[in-house]
Amino acid sequence: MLENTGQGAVLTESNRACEACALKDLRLPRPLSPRELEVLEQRAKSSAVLDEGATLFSQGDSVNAVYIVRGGAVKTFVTDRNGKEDIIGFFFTGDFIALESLACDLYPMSCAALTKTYICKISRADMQALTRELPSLEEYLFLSVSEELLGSHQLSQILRQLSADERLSSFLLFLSHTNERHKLSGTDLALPMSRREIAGYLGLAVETVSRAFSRLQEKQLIAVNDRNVTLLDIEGLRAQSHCCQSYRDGTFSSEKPVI
Amino acid sequence: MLENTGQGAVLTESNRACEACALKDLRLPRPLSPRELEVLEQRAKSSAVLDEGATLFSQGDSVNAVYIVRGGAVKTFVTDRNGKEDIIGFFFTGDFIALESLACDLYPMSCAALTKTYICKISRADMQALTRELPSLEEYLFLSVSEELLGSHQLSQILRQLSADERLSSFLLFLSHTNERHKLSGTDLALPMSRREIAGYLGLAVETVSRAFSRLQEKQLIAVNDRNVTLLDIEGLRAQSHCCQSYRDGTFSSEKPVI
DNA sequence: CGTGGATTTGAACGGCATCAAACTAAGTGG
DNA sequence: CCACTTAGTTTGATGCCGTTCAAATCCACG
Repeated sequence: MLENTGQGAVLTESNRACEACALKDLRLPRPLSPRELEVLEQRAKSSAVLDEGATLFSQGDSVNAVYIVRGGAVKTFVTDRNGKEDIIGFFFTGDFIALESLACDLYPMSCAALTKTYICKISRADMQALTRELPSLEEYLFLSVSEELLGSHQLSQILRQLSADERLSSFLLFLSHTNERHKLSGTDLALPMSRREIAGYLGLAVETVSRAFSRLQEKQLIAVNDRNVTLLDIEGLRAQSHCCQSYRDGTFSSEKPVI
Repeated sequence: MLENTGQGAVLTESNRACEACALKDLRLPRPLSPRELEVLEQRAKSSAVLDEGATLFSQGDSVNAVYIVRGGAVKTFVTDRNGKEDIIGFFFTGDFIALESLACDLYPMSCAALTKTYICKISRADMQALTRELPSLEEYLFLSVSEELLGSHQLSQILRQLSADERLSSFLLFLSHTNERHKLSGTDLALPMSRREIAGYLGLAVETVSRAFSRLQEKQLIAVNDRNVTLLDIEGLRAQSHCCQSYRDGTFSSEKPVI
């Protein structure tokens, strides 16, 4: 089922762990109904463990499954001609990984684990069967991808308009928000990704990211200790970021203005 | 039905024009089946004409319909604190406009016509009824938004990595491809958008866009005459762009590598 | 013919990339 | 336990590209 994709990846089949997983913390455009959850669980029989750095799929692989992060974190990326990784997105517990790839025959990107990561797999065939017996799931998928697209627009805005410090501020606020979604501290962050990966995501050089960390620390906005970052002044960071703090949480409507 | 949104917009109800429209040139993740087309046409009773510059909807308006471009071109955008427009996307004949907004209660962006534009409107309620009686349409919507998201990833890549000249080259190749989709010349482009709007899309200053035009012309890659641009050396432009020429045509699979 | 917006061109400044090197931390093997 | 290696991170110096400010030109339109 799950292929070993090299790079020291050890993918183990573990249905038992999967049965224990209620898929309850799927990131939600809306909550899944009990019926949806039941059907989804029934299909999500296959699970895997990815060691840090292990590849889940590579650009050019055929898309014959959908993956969900059950625990840990992954990145999706493409590698440019200089060998530099262009990071497309980070995915955390409860996220569908690159759901939009279902529109392709072959993956237009690669995916690798940032830390030890637990993955849930649903085959493409199962997914099709699922949506047939449970039409509302298709709507769920539409909403999921729509929210990803809205988040991508915000990222584009960040890439177009913001300075290095502002980009990093936005990114830290995004991670803070993600942490809170997972019932973790919104101020004490343990970054699962390297400076290089942050740079690849924010469109900056590694050195610039490092300097931005230093400047935010000088300004007393954060305290940096390797990959452990404490947000000391969230409002200050927000002022820095010049942008909605959460550009991927689907709350673009009503309460919070995008700008 | 269609509200007059000011800015000299003249929105006229014109069911006759709508009946004549077969919706056949909807941009397609896959072709619509005759059945789908029939049902869709039945609902798309309402049409409108937007003068150049007219607003279709504004950020904060409630999302109670979906719009399709029947002829012409529109932009979606947000306005930043300096009053500068950040262009999110351009939409042409056959495109759903900002379909992902259906995931919101209120529009997170505005939409305005670049030229005189003909619009087809389907109310949110009709859309829901449609997907109930035609489940495959929901899949169509999912695929549409997925392709938009894949395109948005490519745009992010452009914003992260490419120089001004490279960005403009990519943009011109994108327009060329769009033109070809509409059975127009792939080399003689009549840009519907201003330099300022191109700048807002590519994350550059107007002056930089203008200079990029000049440089590409000096290099004999294009011939510029106001908003009429002739692509003289497509391969040269492609080499310049360092990127897949078509970042929004859904051909990320099989044949064409993304990089 | 005059006005205002769009576009182009010029000049100077500044932020980020690049190159280079020091420093840290973790892992390896002697 | 320590020398050694390696990758990640930080800091410094320099140069370039794009922004900003300024002004000229062009064009549509009243």
